[in-house]
Formats: sequence, C-alpha cells, structure tokens
Amino acid sequence: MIAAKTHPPQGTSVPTQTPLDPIDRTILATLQDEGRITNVELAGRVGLTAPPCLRRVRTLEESGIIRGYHAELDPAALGFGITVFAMVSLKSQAEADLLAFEEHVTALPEVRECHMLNGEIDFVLKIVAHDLQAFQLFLTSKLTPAPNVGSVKTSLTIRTAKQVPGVPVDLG
Amino acid sequence: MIAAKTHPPQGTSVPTQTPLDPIDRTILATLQDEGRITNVELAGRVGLTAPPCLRRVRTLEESGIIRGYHAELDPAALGFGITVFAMVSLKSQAEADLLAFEEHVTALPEVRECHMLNGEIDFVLKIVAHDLQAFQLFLTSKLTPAPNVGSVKTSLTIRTAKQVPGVPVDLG
DNA sequence: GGTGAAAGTTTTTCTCT
DNA sequence: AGAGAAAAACTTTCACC
Repeated sequence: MIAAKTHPPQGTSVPTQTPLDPIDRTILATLQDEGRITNVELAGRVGLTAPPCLRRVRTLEESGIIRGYHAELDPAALGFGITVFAMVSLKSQAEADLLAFEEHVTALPEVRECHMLNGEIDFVLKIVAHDLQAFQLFLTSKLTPAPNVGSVKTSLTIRTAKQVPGVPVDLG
Repeated sequence: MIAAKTHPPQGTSVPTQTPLDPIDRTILATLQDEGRITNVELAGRVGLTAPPCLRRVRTLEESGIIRGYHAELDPAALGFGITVFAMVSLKSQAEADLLAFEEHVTALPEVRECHMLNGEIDFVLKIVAHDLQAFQLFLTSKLTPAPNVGSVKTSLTIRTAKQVPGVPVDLG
C-alpha cells in the first residue's frame, strides 16, 4: 500500500515560476522588438549590469517564455508577392479528422499558420506563394486534396496595414 | 523647355540588387530560424569565414531584405490566453475610408495584424487578449466603434497547429 | 569576393557583497 | 539577487590575394 501524503505540497505542482517583475517585462519587450541587441546594451536599458541581465535572459529562455529568435525578412524581396488567407471547413469535426488535416497542412511549407477556430469555419490558414499561378497550383494540388476537406474559401491579401510579431508585453 | 532624355537608363531605375546567391539564401534561412546565432557559427554553416559572412549580413540588413530581429515569446506565459480572428466588412470601400479604418485599428495594441483582403470581407485582424472578458470589452469599446465598420465576425482560436514566422526561403 | 591576423567589444564565469 | 573584475569568445577592421 502506498502511503498517502500527509502534507500536500505548498502551492501548485507546477514549478513556482516567479511572476515576471518589471525588469523581466522590460527585457521581454525589448528583445521582442530588437532581438539582436547586445546583452550590455540591454542591461543598460533595464538598469542592470551585464551578468544579472544575462542570467535573467537565460532563465527566460530556459523557462520557455522566450521561445526563440528570428530574423524578420521582406517577403517581396524573396519573391513571395502573394499572401492568402484560406478559410477551411471540414466534412467531419471528429478529433482524428481534425488532426489528420492539421498534419497534412503543417507539412506544407507554403502554409505559415494554421489555426483551428470555433464557428462555421474550422481552420484559417495563412499561405504565401510566389505568384498567383503558384498559388492556384498549390490550392488545387495541395490544399483542396487534403483529407476531409469540405469547403475552402480563399482571400488574397491586397495590403498589410499592420504586422507586429508577438504580444503587447506592455499591456498588464 | 526640358530636354527629353535621349538615352534611357540601362535596365530598371531601381538599383540593381544582386539576385541572392545560394549563400545569401542560406544565411537568410538560418537567421530566420535562429536569429541570435553568432556570426562565426553562421559563417561556419554557410562555408565562409567570419568577415565576408558579416559583410553579407550587413548588406542584407541595409538593403531591407532583413527587416529586423525579434524574440518569439510564449503568449500564454505573458497572460495572453486568447487569440481571435476578426473578419471585418466596411460600409464604404473608398480609399479614404479604408485608410481611416486602418489608422484606427493599427493604433490598438491588441491588434497584431491587419490585412486588407479581396472579396466580401474587407479586413482580417489577428487580435490577442488576456481573457474572454478583456476581448469582449475590446470588441465593443474599440473595434466595433471604429470608423465605417459594417459588420464584424469573430472566431476564437481553439488551438494553433502551425505558426512559423516569415517565408519559406528554401522554396525557389 | 574571400582570407588571415590584429584590435576592440562582448559574453561569460567567478568571487564578493 | 546584483556588482565588479578577469578570461574566453565574438565582432569588426585592415592589409592582402
């Protein structure tokens, strides 16, 4: 017989992630905006010296709050002139069918985002392509034949007024 | 009277941006994936020594192909549990009205993306919020009262199967 | 356009508070 | 937890091919 714990652990079972203090938030906001800033520059801005600043950054990375760093590229300069949103409805919403669709589209490099939504539309996809012809080919040969697809409605992006990575750290 | 040009400039008026060679593409793909990699590591991967690699990166930055670097943060860890897509149609599609709407929503920190689309839906917005209550408040007090709004249909993101920043550099 | 070495910073560790 | 000093690594410039 396994003895029951007489003293439940204090707090939750999840490691007590120290709630982010204002310095951590400033670090996150700064790195989200300028991902390649040097640690000494970052330390100066948040009012620390380099070593403790670096320790905080490493902690934030290891805890998964910072997932990674990415260069933001100009799609047009790489020949990707077309961005399309596709609203997809499936024939079946059984979990296995949802997963099968997700696995299919996740493997397609043209699909940059795939979000499952509530309501009549099951998924919204953000798709990039070199030109309209390449997109049409992608649509008919890759997306529409995906398992369990009911309907696909696509809308071309005419222009992008705002595209900010991440979340507003400043908001409480 | 202004003399007409007798010899039109060779090629286009845009500065002849050297088409990206395979090394540049590898640099871009690498930095898009690992934005904080050191230059020596990057140089090693693309088969160069550090100095020419750094020169290429600087050229790519100055030409605008690399727009910037950003840390990718975990929205949930910052308390942003809610991501919503809003499909907005305006009452008027005159350019001045489109711009007025864009200016309004661009200033809202909860709006992370705003794309103008063709078809019945004029704009798709990606919105983040701390919780449903905060989102409802945002919707009724910030988005719906935006100038010229006809209809707003919102869909909650249930889960995100794929979210890759940028474009597939590897694709021709 | 690339290489190799040298100079200047930055990162990172260590010790102390 | 943060500060200051020291060692290691990286960035950046320069002369050369």
